[in-house]
Amino acid sequence: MSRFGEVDDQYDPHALEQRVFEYWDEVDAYEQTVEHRSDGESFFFVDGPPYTSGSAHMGTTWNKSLKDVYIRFLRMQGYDVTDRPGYDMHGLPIETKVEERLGFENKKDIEEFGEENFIQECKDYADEQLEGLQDDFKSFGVWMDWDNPYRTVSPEYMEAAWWGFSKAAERGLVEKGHRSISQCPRCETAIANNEVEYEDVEDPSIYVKFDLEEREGSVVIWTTTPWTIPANTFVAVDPDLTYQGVRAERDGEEEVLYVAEECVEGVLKEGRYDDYEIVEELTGEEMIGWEYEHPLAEEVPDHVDVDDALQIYDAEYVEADRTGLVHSAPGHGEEDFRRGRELGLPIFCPVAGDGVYTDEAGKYEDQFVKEADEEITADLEDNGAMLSSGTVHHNYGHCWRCDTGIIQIVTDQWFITITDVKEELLDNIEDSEWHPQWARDNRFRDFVQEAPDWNVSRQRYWGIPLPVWTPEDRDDDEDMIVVSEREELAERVDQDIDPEAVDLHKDTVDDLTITEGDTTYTRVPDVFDVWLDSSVASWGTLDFPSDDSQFDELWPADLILEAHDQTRGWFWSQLGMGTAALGEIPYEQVLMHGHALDEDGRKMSKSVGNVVEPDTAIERHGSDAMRMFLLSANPQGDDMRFSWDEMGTMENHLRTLWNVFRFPLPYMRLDDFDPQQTTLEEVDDDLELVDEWILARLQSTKSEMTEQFEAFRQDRALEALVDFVVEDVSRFYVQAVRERMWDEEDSASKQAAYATIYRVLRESVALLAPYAPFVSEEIYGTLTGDAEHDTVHMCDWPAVEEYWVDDQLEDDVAFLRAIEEAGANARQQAGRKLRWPVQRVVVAADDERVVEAVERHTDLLEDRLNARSIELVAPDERWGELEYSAQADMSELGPAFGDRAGQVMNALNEARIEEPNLESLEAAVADVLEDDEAVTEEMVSFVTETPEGIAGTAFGLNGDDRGVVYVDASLTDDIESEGYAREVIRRVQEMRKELDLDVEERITLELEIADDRVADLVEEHEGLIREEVRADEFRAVEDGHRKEWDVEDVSMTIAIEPVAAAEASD
RNA sequence: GGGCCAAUAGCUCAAUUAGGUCGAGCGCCACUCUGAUAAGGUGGAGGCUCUCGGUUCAAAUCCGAGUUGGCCCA
Repeated sequence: MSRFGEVDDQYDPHALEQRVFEYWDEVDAYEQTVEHRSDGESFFFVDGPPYTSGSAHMGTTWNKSLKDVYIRFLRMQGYDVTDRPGYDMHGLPIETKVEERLGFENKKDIEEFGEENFIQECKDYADEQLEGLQDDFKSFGVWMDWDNPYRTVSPEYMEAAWWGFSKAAERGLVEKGHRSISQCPRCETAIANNEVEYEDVEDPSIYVKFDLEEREGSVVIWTTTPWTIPANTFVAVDPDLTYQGVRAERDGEEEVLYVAEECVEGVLKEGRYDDYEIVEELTGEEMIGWEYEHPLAEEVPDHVDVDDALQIYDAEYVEADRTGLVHSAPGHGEEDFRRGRELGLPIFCPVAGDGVYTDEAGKYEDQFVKEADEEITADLEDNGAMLSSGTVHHNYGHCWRCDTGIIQIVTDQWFITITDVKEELLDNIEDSEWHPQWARDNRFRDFVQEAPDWNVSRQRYWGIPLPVWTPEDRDDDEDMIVVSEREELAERVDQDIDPEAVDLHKDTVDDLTITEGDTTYTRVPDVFDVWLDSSVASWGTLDFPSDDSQFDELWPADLILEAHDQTRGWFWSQLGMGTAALGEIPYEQVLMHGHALDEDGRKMSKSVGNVVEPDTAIERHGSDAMRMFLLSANPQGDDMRFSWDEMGTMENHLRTLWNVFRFPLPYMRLDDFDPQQTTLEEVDDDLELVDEWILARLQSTKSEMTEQFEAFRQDRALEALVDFVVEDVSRFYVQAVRERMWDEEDSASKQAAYATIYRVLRESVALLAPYAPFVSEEIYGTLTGDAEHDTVHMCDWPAVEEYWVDDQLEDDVAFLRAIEEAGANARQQAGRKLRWPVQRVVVAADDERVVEAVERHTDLLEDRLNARSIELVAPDERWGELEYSAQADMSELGPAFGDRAGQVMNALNEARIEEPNLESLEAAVADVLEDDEAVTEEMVSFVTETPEGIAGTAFGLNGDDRGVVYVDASLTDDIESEGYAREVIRRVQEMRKELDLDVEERITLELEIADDRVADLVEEHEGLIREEVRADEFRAVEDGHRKEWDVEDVSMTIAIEPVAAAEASD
């Protein structure tokens, strides 16, 4: 980019982004930037790997934008930042997608297709998705190491998981055991609790009577899963609850039923009993040990029938709901399982992994459990055990991927027993700093406290194989071998394999055996839960252990940054794995952001159709504007509501920046301005106040931004920058500096303005670069040419320069701007446009600061307010034409007047007095004061009130009133003369614009004013008009551009003709 | 059903981090200005601060209960 070269008239984000992409390519901008910081202090950022199914949505886009902004910021601060992106590529979601693609129904289809082929398909699918995601992320300018992402399917990464798991095993934290787990019967695998999605479904609702032994009657239980009745082992009660035995009558027959006292009415109504009487009342405690008959004893001959089974026990999970007694099957439910094991009861589960009854289920063998519900219900009916049967709507868990209803069964699974190191986990949390902090101390801590052992095994194909070998004749954890690295694998297995070449997926390791002594070990066929994959990312990112060159220096991560759903996901899995394997938390800082919601605050979801694709946003407003919008949201915990409006506003701000940047270029070019020669330091003596002011504002902006960035509030930093660019640079500085730049003569003042705006723009784009990398790049390139780095992203983060800091000046100008604003307001109240001069403007100052500011800038104020004179009323003086009122201070009134404070406040605010003193005021509010009460100085501040005929507006700073501006808008001939002349000028200018005339183009002007008085007044300013509109002469124009105007009810005819055109036609 | 978070103008958010008259940007409407501007300026409308209780002279703010939304768990 050539320095101060021509740039687009309009900010066109798409063309600009395209140019910048090409430019980055051309100069290897990313590679240079990384290289530039290679000697800097290391900063280890770890990317939470997105899952490779589907494309990037607004949430992922937000997440990556945040990562990008912080990485860029850290780089600018000098850090050598690790920026390796990652992808989570294993797991059931991909398997099910591939199954869908191939039209598979179940595992049998996969086995027939061949494991090896299926794994290849999964790999292809994941690779394909990865490419799509990479393209998405690149498209909005995220700079990470795209050529070298970590992929959880690579042998190096899988080895990292093996290593971590083996470390946990060394610490004795790996265990194989019976557990009740959620099983997807279609996928035929255990799934994690957080992979269970709850949906409202209709299920059976049955009340079953279990006949008591050695006692008349039965206990009643309720369940929605008739298929678990065959595995019933005990019934649970709450020992402290009151139960009743009732003799109930239906159709002339009587029976005794036991249920909780609170449930009696409900149960009898369910069973349509005609009448009942209470025959016994007792606590749950007293019922413990009662024995009952299994209601399907004949149908399921293998049912649990040991001595201690089929009895009533106490359990914590009982509530006085439905019947107050709970059917318990330790072979199914998680709580039942735990209690059953405590009680030493057998764990009976007659259901296989595919949800089909085994031969242990007797009559129901080979039936799918959900389909057996009907037959079981009928059998219970026939056995006289059914009290009532119906259906119920409730939430029931489904497989997150294939939507099949899950079942609870007990199977053999491999666990990392993190409950054994619970204290260590809780301690390790303390070693991490979270933003926001409550996320750690509330949510995360609670979750960790209650986390159960981690079931890491899945009976699937597309995952990291468990590196566990067990003796051929047994498959428990007693004599297991856990392999940790590929080298070790190659050394120990009986087969000949190349550790460099082994892929490590299931098909490549399933057949490997290990022989030690007389024992041959075979591999456990399971693969890891996919959450284990990403849990090792902190060392997987470094390719550790196969590459140990960086681990010692970098680990643990300095920062991770993800959405709040990862509290239960990656934040947790990393803590668990880090602690189990290394005894440490693998990250030091966490920035936890929220989710991207739609414009109504609802979750974006495909089914609702409220999803906004990042592509669409980029198309509408450009990547920079989209990023700025996303980055303007609070990144700490709160969800973000998407807003097209806000994004459009960001584009407008960028347009403003573009215009500010574009404005000085032609002049700088013309004057051969060289920022390397004409530095700020060089022109220091020629700087005007407004230059010093904008430089001072720049310093406070930098200071504020740095502070906010370091506190992980990039949104507030951006707000400060936008405010600076839009309010201070564009709306004030550029306005003030325009005439200096128009000056055709070279002047010290002009050079000073160049140097100032150059510095301001140069630093502003550096500050903007992390947010809007494209537009910043183009502006930077145009400003600096070959004089600096090839890319703005190599710049250092702009530091505050003490020399230019000037808080006092910032305050002064703030006053002036407040006065100007108030003056404009007063003008409008007086009905006098800015085009018409006013006789005088009176500034009544409340303090010396205001006086100083006005005295130093009287000319500026006169000019901005188009006033013939500025009068200043000092703080200790009063302007005779004023009245006063009082403004009450509630913090003083409250304690003094108690509940009457509000009333007193109103009276004070409404009072109008001529002298601003307490006596007058007390007299005015005497009505509401009681005898012994007085108004003190602390309670009120006096406020000036506008007199008739003159418009006044208060001005202030940060909500505090600091004075009043009065505009005297009375007319004189002199003012009218100038006013009308300016009206004419304005209209001629508009007509020039309509003809598209060049600024320098000379014209001939014809002017006809209907009103003689006005015509005379205008004539007085003919010279002014001539000069302003570049008119060579006043005379009749024949072919010119002619228009009728109505000016303040006076009609005028104006015609103009370019002189050149007139000459040509002559 | 439980935990955590949020709720302030049509929208996005502030309100000086242990109460003291609730403000800004965007959008909208009107007026205005225009020789950098798809700009700028001024004004206006728009608020039972989600609801109900409590503490206090005084609550957006503190406490309790609920409602709605989000996340997580069951």
